[in-house]
Amino acid sequence: MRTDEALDKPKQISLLQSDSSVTARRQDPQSPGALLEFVEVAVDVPLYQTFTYRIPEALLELAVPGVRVLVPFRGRATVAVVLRRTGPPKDPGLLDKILTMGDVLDAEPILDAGMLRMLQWMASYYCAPPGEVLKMALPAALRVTGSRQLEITPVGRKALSAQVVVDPMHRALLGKLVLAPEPVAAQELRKRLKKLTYIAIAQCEQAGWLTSHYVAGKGGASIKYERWVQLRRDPFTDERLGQKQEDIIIQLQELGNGEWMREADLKHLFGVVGPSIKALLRRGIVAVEEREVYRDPFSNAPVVEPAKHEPTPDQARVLGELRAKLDERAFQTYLLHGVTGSGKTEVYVRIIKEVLAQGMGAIILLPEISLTPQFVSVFRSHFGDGIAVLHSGLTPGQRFAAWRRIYRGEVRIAIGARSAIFAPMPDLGIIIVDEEHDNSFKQETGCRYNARDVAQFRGRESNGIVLLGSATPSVETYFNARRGRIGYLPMASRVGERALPDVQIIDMRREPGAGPPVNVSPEVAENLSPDLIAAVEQTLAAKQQVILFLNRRGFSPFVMCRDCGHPWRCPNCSVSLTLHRKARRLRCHYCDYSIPEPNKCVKCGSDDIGHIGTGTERLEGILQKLFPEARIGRLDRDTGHGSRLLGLIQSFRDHKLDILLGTQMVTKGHDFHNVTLVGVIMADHGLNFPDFRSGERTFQLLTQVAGRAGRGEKPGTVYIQTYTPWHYSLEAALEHSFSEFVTHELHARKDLSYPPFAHLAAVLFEGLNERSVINAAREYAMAGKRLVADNEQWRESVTILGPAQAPLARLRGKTRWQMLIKGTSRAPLRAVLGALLREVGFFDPRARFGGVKVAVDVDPQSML
DNA sequence: AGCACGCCGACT
DNA sequence: GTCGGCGTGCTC
Repeated sequence: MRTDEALDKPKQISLLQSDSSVTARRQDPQSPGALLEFVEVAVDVPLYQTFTYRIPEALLELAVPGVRVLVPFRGRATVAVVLRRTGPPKDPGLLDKILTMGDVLDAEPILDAGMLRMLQWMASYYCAPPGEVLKMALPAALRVTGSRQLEITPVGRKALSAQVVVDPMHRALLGKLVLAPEPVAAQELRKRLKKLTYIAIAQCEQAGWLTSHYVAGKGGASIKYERWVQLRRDPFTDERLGQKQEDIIIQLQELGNGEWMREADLKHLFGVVGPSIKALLRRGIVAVEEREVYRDPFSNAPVVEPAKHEPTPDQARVLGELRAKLDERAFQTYLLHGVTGSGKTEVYVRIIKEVLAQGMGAIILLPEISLTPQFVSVFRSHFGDGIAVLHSGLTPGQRFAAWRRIYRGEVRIAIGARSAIFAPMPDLGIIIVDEEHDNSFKQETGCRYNARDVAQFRGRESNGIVLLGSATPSVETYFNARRGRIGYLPMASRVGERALPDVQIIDMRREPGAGPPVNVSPEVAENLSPDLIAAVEQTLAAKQQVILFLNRRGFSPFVMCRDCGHPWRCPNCSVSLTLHRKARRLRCHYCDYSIPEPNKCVKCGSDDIGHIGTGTERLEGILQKLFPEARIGRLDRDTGHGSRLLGLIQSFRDHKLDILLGTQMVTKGHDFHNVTLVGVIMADHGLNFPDFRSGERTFQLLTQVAGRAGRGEKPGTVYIQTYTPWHYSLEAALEHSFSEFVTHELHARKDLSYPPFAHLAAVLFEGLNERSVINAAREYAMAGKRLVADNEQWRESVTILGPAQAPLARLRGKTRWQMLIKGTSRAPLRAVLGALLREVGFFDPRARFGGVKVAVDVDPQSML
């Protein structure tokens, strides 16, 4: 277990004098005896390079890989992370430029060797600046800033009064310093002396008129403590105690022997308790402890009893294999391919118990919206408070507190969305990626990493198991399993041998010659088939519950004038505006643009405005009219998140709602036992996306949502409404046949040379000026094509596609173009990408193309 | 990202 | 004549 000292707030350490209170705990693993008196560091600037500094002699033992150090950078002070120790650089020109680093901020590495290797691999693989990757992996609290403190010297004072200083800027600078009783930060002075440059400061320092030293600023988040109280002994019968002291003792006795209680909770019961507790402490009746405040948004999530049943034969077989591998302490990735309801979570729980028993830790990655309280509750029921939930709702302070608890080994389980892959867990035994196919593991800005893939690197570094779980594995992962590159652990039957739901496909195309249905309104007929309506009626009559899935929020996705055809579109993005009826506004779902709902056409003045298409808000109204008795809940981004979301889910679970309708949010992970009917309103929605993964995504979505049906005693039914009933994704979902789907999909991918038969990198161009964007895209593509054509090896293995407008050609007012690099294997693809970026000058796209942002997306998930 | 330098238009 | 706009180059 690591000590706390490394993480104490950075001390204010001068550049020249080292602080001897900091002692090295670890020898530099790279230098067994050898003198490596330089460090290579990652600086937090968007540059694709590292920097080298000389280590002052006093810090030779402390400047080890993984610690933060203060470095002078362009006349300022910056915090950097040591990547490695090196000898003097070969290039004599570089040696001249090298400066001496400042102080070491951590007594021991905050990133271990494996993490450092992983982060550097990420920087290189995803074409991201090392500093940016480092920043991503650390809590904001550790991202301290530095400042440079200036102080006038006696020589400077004399020079100033003797009129030796001629330069007016130098005079002004020294003049300010003379008046200041204490050293002044350079940045502060620059605010007061508008034209002060770092060069002028350097000149004065050179002349000996001032000295400067570098100081680390405060961390981003402070740590909060709260007092906990424990009963140490029962009071003697003759001891005189106040009423309040007695209350407290009784309360603690009731709590049980040795249990701790928060002082705040006692205060809540008895009012001001501080003085009483102090008195009790003095007499040795209670013990008091200061603990870091660690709050958890899931702490009041519903508590579930740990399941007590024996593992199913599937689970037992899988666990046997995992245990055997765990005992080997060797890296291995597995695909846990279990149908919906096969009990994957149970496998996670049991294998984690094993991991903990062996003194190791676990990281669990979940898709963003599936951080459902339910999943956390299951883990709470088994592991109590030994879990750190890394949720996006944490404040910086809470995040830091959780980080520290993991770093120090106080919690051995970390659960979170993709960024939890950076949890500083020592002795990591297993990484679980639940719903590994989910595309929220892919970061879509900055360093566009895929946490599922990064997990493999981390697993290898820690000799651990990486367990990728899914009912609908991604085509790539499944392909890897089939080729034997990763282990394959199938679980084909549901817990309790429950049947998979019966799936029916409903063809929504109107029969040729058939008129509009007579018994229902056109609005109903357009959205709900008679079969589905009947099924809902029956289910409600049987006092069972219904989930309806429609992947589109709002009232209607398209608004236009029925007289002149004018459509309302977003002025910033190339999409139409969605009507939100209750809010009485038209909204863009990509930027924040919105306008009041129009009652007249802006073009022809007609008041006949058409609302084309159906979103969840409209469907809710339709259903309410159709089933006036039913209690209906809607679950999408508009109906709230946080506690409201939890409340909605809880009401459905408690059967205070009969129908739950919503977007993707209803498809994930929930385990509702009384749901026997699932309806997919419009299965085609995702199929029309211009993306080679649209078929895969549709199959996954349908299978996941279908899996919500029949999880209890009663069997389930699924209705899928569609206009393309022949599509293989639908047919495979109908048969619950992953293999049918994947066979078809792999054939198609092979024919078109798409992953997993090829690897992709997208280069994205984005900017306000359309002309510049197109020019940049063209120049990159031309350079890329030339590079490929000129190299015999690349010619056969790499193709450059584009440039072309991105499918979302405008977004937030910016024009977007893209080009695609496709390689038969990763190595030549990366080689071409690297050569291209070097040649065209990725390192400063500003210079050439005027405000065009160039971003590289390696292994892109979405082509929008 | 910052910051500095350098080269052109509107101002005391 | 100079102030300041942003285009360009550099950071150990």
